[in-house]
Amino acid sequence: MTTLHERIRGLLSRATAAALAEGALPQALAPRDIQLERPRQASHGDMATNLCFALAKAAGKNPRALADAFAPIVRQVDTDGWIQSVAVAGPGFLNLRLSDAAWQASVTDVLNAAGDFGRCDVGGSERVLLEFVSANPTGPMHVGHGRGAVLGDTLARVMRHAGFDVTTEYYINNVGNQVGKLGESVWCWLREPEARAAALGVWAKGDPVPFPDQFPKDFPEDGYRGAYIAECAEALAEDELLVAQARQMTSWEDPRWASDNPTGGLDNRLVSIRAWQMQLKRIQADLALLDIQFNEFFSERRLHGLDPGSHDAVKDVARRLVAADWAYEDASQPADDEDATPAGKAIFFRGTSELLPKAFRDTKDRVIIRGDGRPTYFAADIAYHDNKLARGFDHLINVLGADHHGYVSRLKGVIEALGKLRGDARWTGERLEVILVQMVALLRDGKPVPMGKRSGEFVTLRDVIDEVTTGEPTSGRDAVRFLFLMRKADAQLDFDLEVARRTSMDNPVYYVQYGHARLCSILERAEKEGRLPPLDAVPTALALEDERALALAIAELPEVIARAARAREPHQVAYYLTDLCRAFHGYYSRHKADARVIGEDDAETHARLQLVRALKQVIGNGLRLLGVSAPERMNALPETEAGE
RNA sequence: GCGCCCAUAGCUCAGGUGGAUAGAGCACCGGCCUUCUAAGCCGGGAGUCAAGGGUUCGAAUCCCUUUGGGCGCGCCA
Repeated sequence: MTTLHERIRGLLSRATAAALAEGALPQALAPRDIQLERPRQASHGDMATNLCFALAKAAGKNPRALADAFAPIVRQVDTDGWIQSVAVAGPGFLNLRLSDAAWQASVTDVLNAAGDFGRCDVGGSERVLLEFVSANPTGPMHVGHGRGAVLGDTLARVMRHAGFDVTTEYYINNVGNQVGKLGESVWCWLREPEARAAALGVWAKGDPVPFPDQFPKDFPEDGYRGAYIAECAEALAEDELLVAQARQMTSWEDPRWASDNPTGGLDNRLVSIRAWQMQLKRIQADLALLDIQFNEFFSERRLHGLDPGSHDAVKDVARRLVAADWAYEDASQPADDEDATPAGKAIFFRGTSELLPKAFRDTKDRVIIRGDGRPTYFAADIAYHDNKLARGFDHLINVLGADHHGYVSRLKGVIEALGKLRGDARWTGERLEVILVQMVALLRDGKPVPMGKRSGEFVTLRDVIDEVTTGEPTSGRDAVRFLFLMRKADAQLDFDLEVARRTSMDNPVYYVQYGHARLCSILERAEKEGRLPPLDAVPTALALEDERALALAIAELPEVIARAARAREPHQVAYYLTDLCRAFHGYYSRHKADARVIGEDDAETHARLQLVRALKQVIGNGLRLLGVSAPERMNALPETEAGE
């Protein structure tokens, strides 16, 4: 697949080689090093390059003089006639005006490549492990998880299009205090069927269940209080063995069911395991609503040797760190934790070591193995990242909530340490890239939606998707995905449920989808009237300035994808599509009277239909990349929707 | 106290790794449907790019300081 930009870059690259021979430029440039931009002003031409600026320093000349000497060489090298004119402008820009053949060829490029148009190879098949969501399987996903999920999934799609070899992975936190607490909460409901039935009845009416009055006795103060916990118990109640066991346990710490496992056992009770498995299933169902699939679900239990066939990698890596003096034992208790069990010595990772580059150095050494021998979350994460790199990935990307930012340099330090320990210089902190996703503030009509943290009375991701679904079944997913992608990751996002339901430009997803539907309906009509040209027709009759602009705009999709992938910014694709549709809607409306797509003249009609086909292809490809549906038609919604 | 992120039109936000006269949407005002979707288009006003300094041919963009907002600094995950 050759694209317009590749042709022009190739041309300019040849020109730099020729100019080098003539002594007009200090060096030649490879195509990939040549920047092409679209000038803001149409009068500046179709494309502009700043390569003379780039070379001016090396030449010790001023950019303008270089450009003056270089421009004629560009004309000379252009044997295919892609360029209509070259102008030197401003302090040293080269402004290119393309020939009709050149910009018209972009329509043909799109139709030839079809579904593959937009692919490019800036990734060079680099093997990337992209970890995202990794929400604890202790409850339903909320909106913040949803944002990370959409960002990660779209980034994976974009990077794959740009030639990266991406594996997506969800890390299941199915070990530790939280899972133990989940099990305990479910266990309480499980052994009290009467209380459970009563509470479920109240919840079903949409009322809150007061804590602790109508909760089971001994329900933990810091337990999970949401209705979904009782529902989970209700579902598990079908397992008679489990219920029998639950009833025999007089307390959650009852040692009779504590299995011998390195994490203390509370998270290894059958109830805990069944509970997180159920929550994970639900999370997977929520992800499916957003059309998100993972290549891998990586179980933390595996790192602790709890899954069949696995070994205790956490203890292993801790031992290796101690042996290499990257970790040490220390008996001191945390000052602020007086009733800590005065057990043995804890093991600390030397995150503050001066062997680590400053950027990856921690402010204090962190505990990896607690005094009682149980590993911390951090220890598991060390083993996890050791495992990731050992699997042979070139690059790791973690999408995390912004509240984890304090964790980032620590983790990079770990990779540095593991690299030194293994004597592998390629394991550096640079190989881990963390994308922090800022918070989502959920609003309804401009007012914050109250979220009870403790009570579990919060709006779930699924609630949001449901509420935002208006017409088509996928419309909730489409709106949520697109709106999440309209912000870059490091900006906080206000998500207004009312706005998300609207079908105006408040909600650009419908603007873009409408563009696609409109293009489809033009083609449908043309087909009915037998006016469709053959697919390989060359649109030489395109002549309007608006048509030139559209042809140039569609040629940019591969550039946008390359940029979005490199910068890890999928939102650029969303903005590109919005801009492209704006151009199309404008073209369509402006020429309603004087130059309709399907007109008298066959040559013009055919050329315009080719452009319409290409536009539909580009918008369709772009929407697919964002995981948003591209409808063939959209029927007007009833008026009543808007009024209330 | 230390660290990270953010600050651009009345509001919500873009701004292609330092480039030409800083752009959209919403809101407000005025126009456009017997035709291939008005979920659309055309026109109008609106800015000390938070403030100050620095780097250079050139800064919304890079560096420092200040102010204002968000978040983090556990033997939690």
